[in-house]
Amino acid sequence: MSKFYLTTSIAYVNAPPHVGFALELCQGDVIARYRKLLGNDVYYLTGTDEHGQKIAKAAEATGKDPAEFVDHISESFRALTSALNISNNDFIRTSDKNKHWPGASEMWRALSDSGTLYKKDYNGLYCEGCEAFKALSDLTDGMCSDHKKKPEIIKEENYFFRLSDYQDKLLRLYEEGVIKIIPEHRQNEVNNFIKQGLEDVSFSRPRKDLPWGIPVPGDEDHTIYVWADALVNYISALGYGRGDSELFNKFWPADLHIIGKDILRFHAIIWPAMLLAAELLLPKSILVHGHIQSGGQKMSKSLGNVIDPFELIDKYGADAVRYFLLKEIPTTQDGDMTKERMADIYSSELANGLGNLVARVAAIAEKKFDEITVSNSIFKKNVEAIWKKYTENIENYKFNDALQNVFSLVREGNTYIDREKPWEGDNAKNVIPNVVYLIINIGWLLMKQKPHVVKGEALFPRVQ
RNA sequence: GCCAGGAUAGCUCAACGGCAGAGCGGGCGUCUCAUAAGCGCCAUACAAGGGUUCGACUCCCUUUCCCGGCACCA
Repeated sequence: MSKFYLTTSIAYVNAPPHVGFALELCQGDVIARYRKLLGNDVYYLTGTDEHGQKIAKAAEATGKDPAEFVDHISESFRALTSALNISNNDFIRTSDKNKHWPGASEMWRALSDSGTLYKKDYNGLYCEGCEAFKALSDLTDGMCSDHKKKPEIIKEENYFFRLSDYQDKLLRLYEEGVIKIIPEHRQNEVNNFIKQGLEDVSFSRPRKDLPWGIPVPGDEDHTIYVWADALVNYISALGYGRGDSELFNKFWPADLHIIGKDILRFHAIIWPAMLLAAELLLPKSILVHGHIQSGGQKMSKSLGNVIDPFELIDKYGADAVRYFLLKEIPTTQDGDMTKERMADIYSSELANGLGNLVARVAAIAEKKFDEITVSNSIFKKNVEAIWKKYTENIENYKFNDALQNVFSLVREGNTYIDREKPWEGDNAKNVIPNVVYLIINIGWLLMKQKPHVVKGEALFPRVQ
């Protein structure tokens, strides 16, 4: 049995879950369930990224200490995975000293042993107003754009990673297709970025500036910066650095990392370079999704267009929310989600379409049958054709098209019933088993492990 | 500015060098098993200009507009 290891990115816990992360979880879940259907031994990982100055500050703002703060928020992400019925095997937290820290430390040692880390003075532009270092690109006319002040130059000692050494290796690796980036235009972005030349990146921060993080092994005045911390979750979760290599040996390398477009570079450049340096195997592919907007605009509190995934799940149920995200947001493009659109899709496609189909069939079946045997069906050929298209679409990560395939069967079922009028005479005898066959297949296509309808409970009841 | 992608029906998206498709929404009609659901029919679209071609929405050029990338914010 072949294995399949897939991961989402780990969510940064400076704020409660966003629908964007719900999207990523759902995309991963489709792939995980599909792979299981194929008989693969699947391991699906998600989790939370919990270190960094931003979180330390966010914690301070709420008067909590960082550990307490991240526990709270991380829990809401874990709750989201349950609420959405995500089939993840594990949930890794970077603040987990037992599970994650040994892996990050081990990675650091491996990098250090390979000679790819070195200490260097770093001249940072520090804005007192922001209490943070600024990149040149953050400045307007040499001033901090938020505080209209000139940042001061602060010299600090950092460890640097020799990313520049990996420029040619990475380029070759992508040319040879060792790691595949989906969609293709993201691959082009990465290639172009590498061709522009890679500079070494800073891999640590002084402990005094960043106490909320993992200490550099053997040099406790420094904290491991995000790269060698967060990215390592993909292997620390499997036991890397913990002396427990069973999962790691079995599942690494990752078959698929699912990420948002905002963190592509880290996954396509820094992470593979780290793995090369540490002499570990490289992930096989990276699927890059877009961002969800609401009403054509970025979601923001001030616009009042923020969508809370929990609110939608409460109202419509996990299946409906999953359906929306996968069907309405093209997998690798930006999408749009509004509460109105959610309501429309729910009522027209799920309640009126599938829910009602099941209800009308169940009502007739109950009246006219003691039991139903489904052997052959006039829908067999159609269903097989749909399975074929659907499989192709899932393999190509076109979840929206795959769902469209499934719903063409719903329409077909409804049309057939109208034509055959199973409520008249004894037409039901042949008609109902045919439609039941259809519905069973729709259930499988929607990857419901146990498709069933509970008597007296409507599937996708109408929601006001 | 540089690099890349896009502009197709009210909305979200397809397709194709030779009569432009789907879903949702809208209009009209209709069945009554069903969740005031279903089914049928209809309407509306190739950003603008030029070129290549027997023929272009599809290929090329120009213009306009939109979006993404151009490193330490995760």
